[in-house]
Amino acid sequence: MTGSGLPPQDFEALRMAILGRKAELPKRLTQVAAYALDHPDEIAFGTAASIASSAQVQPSTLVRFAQHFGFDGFSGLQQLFRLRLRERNSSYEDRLRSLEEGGPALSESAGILNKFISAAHSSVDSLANVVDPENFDRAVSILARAETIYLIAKRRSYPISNYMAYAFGKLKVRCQLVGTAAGIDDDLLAFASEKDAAFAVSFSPYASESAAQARALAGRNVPLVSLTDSAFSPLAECSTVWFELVEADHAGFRSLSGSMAFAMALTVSVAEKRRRG
Amino acid sequence: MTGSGLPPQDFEALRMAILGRKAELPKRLTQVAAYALDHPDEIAFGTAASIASSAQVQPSTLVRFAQHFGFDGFSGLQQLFRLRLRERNSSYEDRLRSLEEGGPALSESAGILNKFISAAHSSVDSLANVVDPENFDRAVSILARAETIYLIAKRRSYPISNYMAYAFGKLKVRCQLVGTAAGIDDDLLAFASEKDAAFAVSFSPYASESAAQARALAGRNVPLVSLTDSAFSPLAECSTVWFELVEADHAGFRSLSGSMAFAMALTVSVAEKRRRG
DNA sequence: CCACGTTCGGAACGTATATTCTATCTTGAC
DNA sequence: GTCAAGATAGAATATACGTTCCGAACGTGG
Repeated sequence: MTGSGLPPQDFEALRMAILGRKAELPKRLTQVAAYALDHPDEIAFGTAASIASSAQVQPSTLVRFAQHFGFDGFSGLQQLFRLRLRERNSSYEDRLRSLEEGGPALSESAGILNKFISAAHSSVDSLANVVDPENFDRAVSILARAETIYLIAKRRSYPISNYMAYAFGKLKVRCQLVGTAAGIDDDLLAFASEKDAAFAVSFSPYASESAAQARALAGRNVPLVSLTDSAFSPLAECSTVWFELVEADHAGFRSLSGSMAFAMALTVSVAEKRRRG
Repeated sequence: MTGSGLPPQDFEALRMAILGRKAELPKRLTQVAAYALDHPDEIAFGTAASIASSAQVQPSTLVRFAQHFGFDGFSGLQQLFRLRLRERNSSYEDRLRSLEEGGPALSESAGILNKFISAAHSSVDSLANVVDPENFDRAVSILARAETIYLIAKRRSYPISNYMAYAFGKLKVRCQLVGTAAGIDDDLLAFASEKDAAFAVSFSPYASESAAQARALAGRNVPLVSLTDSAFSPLAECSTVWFELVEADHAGFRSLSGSMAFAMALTVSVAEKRRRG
């Protein structure tokens, strides 16, 4: 007997069953389990063949997976995913409505979460409007040409340059994160030459250190790309190319959602351009 | 010519087309039109045969109906109904499509930027759908109660905890960033007790160090809140409260936009709860 | 009442699908 | 190392599906 008695009757039961038995499943079935829970929509709409190739298994594996949980075949399991989408849909609409209309019924924490979600939304939206494709292209060219890319950011902006450094590392692009330990930053930057380039991020209130470092680099003809939140930023003056991005905030705290998307786009674009020569 | 030029590109356009031409349609096609608008879910999930018998027409009539609106066959029309269901929960695929279609003239870099923008959008969207307010509330309570909040994150996730540490500092909430320098992490975590709490972030592929540290803390009854991208994450097992957030990505690189919004909402909520007692 | 174009029903067709089957591979115990 | 039990990949298969086609029915204008 392959199955395990009766199949689950609704999606939640299936989810529980999968989570409960995930440890005892063989390798490929675990793979399917993870894919199923992470991409339920694909399972609901796709065909066995398309799902199988997305999850990088054979179609027959999907059938075995379904049978392990008591279904006749894959189709039976798929119906649960479809059912879920139907039910979710009807209940989702009024949930969304209650979020918008019935705000007072929510707890304070949930309210804050919603605020940050909409702030992130508008940040990302403005990103699309504000960034000029030609400028972006120029920035990419400058950084792609550089031998070493110096990443300058302090305080609030530091996570951005940190993540860029991580991604550049993965992409095998040489970069130097400035601002890690104390003191040695200026020594590091002394190595920068015209063949290199720098990317600086600074939001109001501007860290004076970042501005000073950026100016120093510019003075030595190191190409400088920067991301800031105002045309009056000290960075704007000395940059070869600069971008103005105003992060929407809630109670003075910005989520960096827009900046992060920008940073990653820049990072990947640079690597891509370099790969193509 | 049976069709009418180009088929509608989204469900709303199709709906308008049906309503507009309803009067001039033959008898059976009107029947299909009414059924389609009244039972859109059936059309999305059913087969041509099942839908036909539900609507009391022949399958061929469905094909003719679709062709009258410019589709190749019934399948093309059905896809619009399916797309509509997907957009209900994510609402980003259409934006992605419009960005992609609208921008063939764009340079490669600009294309990448657009990809990241829409990926960020979908991440933030899914945040709203995925995070359960009650769970969020519980997480906030746990962290607000803690004497010291330990922030655990490595590699890709590190910028998130880094930014939280910055914000917690500004908000005068005591926290300890784990993962800065080498070696001393475990010594730091040895101080954690039941009166403290930890927040861990880890996305696939999970840093084994983070998982080990999280497990160690959980073993010593330190409350643990975590953010991860799959129910199969090692973090999920040992967490008091955990959140599953799948960041949309472009070419394997995620922008952290959703995670950042979540992290800031959590940070500010904790501070707020603490301020009120 | 008759020709004519349109619409409809139902069978026939080719394709795509889920499933089954079997040889190969992996795993774990002895 | 050997063997047995189970899992996997990939081809084979039978089914169900969307689509097409053609004759019949219907309505319309002469």
